[in-house]
Amino acid sequence: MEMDDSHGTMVNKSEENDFEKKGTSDPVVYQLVRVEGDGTLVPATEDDVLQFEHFLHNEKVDLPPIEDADHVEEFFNNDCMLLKKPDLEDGSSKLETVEAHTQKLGANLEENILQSLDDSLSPPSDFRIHSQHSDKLLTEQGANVTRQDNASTETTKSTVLNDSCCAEKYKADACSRSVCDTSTDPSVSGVNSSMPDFSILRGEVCLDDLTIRELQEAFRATFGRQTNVKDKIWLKRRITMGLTNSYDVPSSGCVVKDYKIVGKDAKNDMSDMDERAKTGLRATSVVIYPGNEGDSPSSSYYQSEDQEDSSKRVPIHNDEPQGNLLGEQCTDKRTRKPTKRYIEELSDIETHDSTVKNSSPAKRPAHDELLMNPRVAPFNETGSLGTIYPTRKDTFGGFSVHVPYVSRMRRGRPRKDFISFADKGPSVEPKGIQPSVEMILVKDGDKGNHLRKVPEVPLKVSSENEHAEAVDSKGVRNLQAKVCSAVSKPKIKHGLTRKHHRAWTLSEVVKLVDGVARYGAGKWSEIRKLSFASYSYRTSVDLKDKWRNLIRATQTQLPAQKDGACPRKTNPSIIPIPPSILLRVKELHELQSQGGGFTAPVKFSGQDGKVLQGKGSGFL
DNA sequence: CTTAGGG
DNA sequence: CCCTAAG
Repeated sequence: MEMDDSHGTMVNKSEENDFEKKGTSDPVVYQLVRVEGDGTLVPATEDDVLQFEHFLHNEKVDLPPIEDADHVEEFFNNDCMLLKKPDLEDGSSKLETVEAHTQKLGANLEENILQSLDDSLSPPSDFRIHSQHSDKLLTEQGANVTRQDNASTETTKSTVLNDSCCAEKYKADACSRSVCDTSTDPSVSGVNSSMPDFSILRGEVCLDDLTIRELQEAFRATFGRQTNVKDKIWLKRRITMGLTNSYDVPSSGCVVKDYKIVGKDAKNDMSDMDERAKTGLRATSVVIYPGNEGDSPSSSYYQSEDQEDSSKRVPIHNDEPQGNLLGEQCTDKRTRKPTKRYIEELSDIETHDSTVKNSSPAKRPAHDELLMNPRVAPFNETGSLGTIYPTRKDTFGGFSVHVPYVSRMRRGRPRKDFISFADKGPSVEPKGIQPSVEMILVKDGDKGNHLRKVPEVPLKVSSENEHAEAVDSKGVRNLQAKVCSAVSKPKIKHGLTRKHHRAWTLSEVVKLVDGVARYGAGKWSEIRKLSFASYSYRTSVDLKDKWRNLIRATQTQLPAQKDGACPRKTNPSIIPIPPSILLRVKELHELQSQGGGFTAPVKFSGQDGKVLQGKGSGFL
């Protein structure tokens, strides 16, 4: 049962998203990703892989001690989440995703994959990672711990939504456990009455004053079923939750306060809730649209939750602040659905996205699919760690819920991104949703994908909002360009962040030169497609720029070297471009420029051969 | 979208 | 690298 229960599909590989199918065995697929400072997840690029590889190979990887999932998360959030793996041949290969089945708690990370992390993770972590296909070696694996909630780990699959609410449970459980080892009790699972009776709670009863018995009563009243739990705190929380979630929260006075009392954790939760409330983003995963008080929906909801609770009750030790992430989610449970506005905007974004995507069908396979659709409610969890949780609305047992949304891929070039809407305009967005929309796109290997997110983009929606879209077709690119590496604060910078700088490697330069030799300078897109297939992050513009730089280098560096001793101390860190290459660049340049822009593909594109046919050969 | 160029 | 203007 545990086993069955524990799956959470995090990231899916090539196939259709498993999310849709709640198969009992949805594998969790992890992928190598990079976590930007703002929590954005960016699929690792070949470079990342390489980098990391080096990192691992060359140095001692100072992995912070990781004691539990939370820590893992923390750790991962700090940087790239790359898992070491034995041999990387060439960074060019696709990042393989790792399928991870979350198993019972306590399961250790398996395979050598997480070797490096292993030591620290072993105990409590509940990850289990398997290479997606056993035959598929663990070449480059990464775990995209997109946030393996304890929740999802622990619970799971069955009801992704439950997870969120479970967070609460965890805490509660933890509490109860610590307080009085009373188990929440299996008997609770029984689905009894469907009509909770709130009468008891109607009054201004303060949970604090109630005895356990009374609390149990209240619980029963709230959830319509009995409980044997004797943990007061747990009960209170439960009840509070129930009340809070019951549509009439506001009127039930005792709840909130009591809730807070639970601990500062709770407080944090609350504040977080507030935050979210402000932004309009809901961390909640369960959204119930109440009809009547004590509606069956809600009751059933709780039931299921509890069932899980009782049946599962996995030992999760996290009373730490981090645990709050989870807790928060559940705390916030009954959130109101996104505002219309929000939805609209989302769809807008989506529209853009699709638009963009469609424009370049040939380029990428067709994985793209919908990344975002109105139903996808980016759920921004910017906890201390800045983790982000995308969620997607789904229907579960009749009501809509938000489940962690995990990707559907998108094209490789980061370019297309969306954004949030920010405050630029005078009144564009009510409260300026700061880092509002976030997306997490994780893609499968293929050509490393890059996704980026733009924290906020100032849509210049001065007056013609309507045209915004049109404008965007153009603007999108620019906006995207402002991608953020987020290493810095996704602050006020209008989401203007630079693309992660990637130093050109010698091999890249060689390829570039070669490409130019072959296709001619100016055929950047060609070169990119043919010679840089494996370097997805180099755009034609990049190539062009690089070439330009090479030319410059040619004109300065080269002569300098010849003429005299190197004027400057050659900075060892800066890979000097071998004169030979420079020379070649120069020749090509001269040749092509003189040749009057003729771009005769060179027949002999000898690797090293200086394919020089007389200058200006050709016309004229 | 692709190029060229300026920044 | 980014941004824009042009095809």
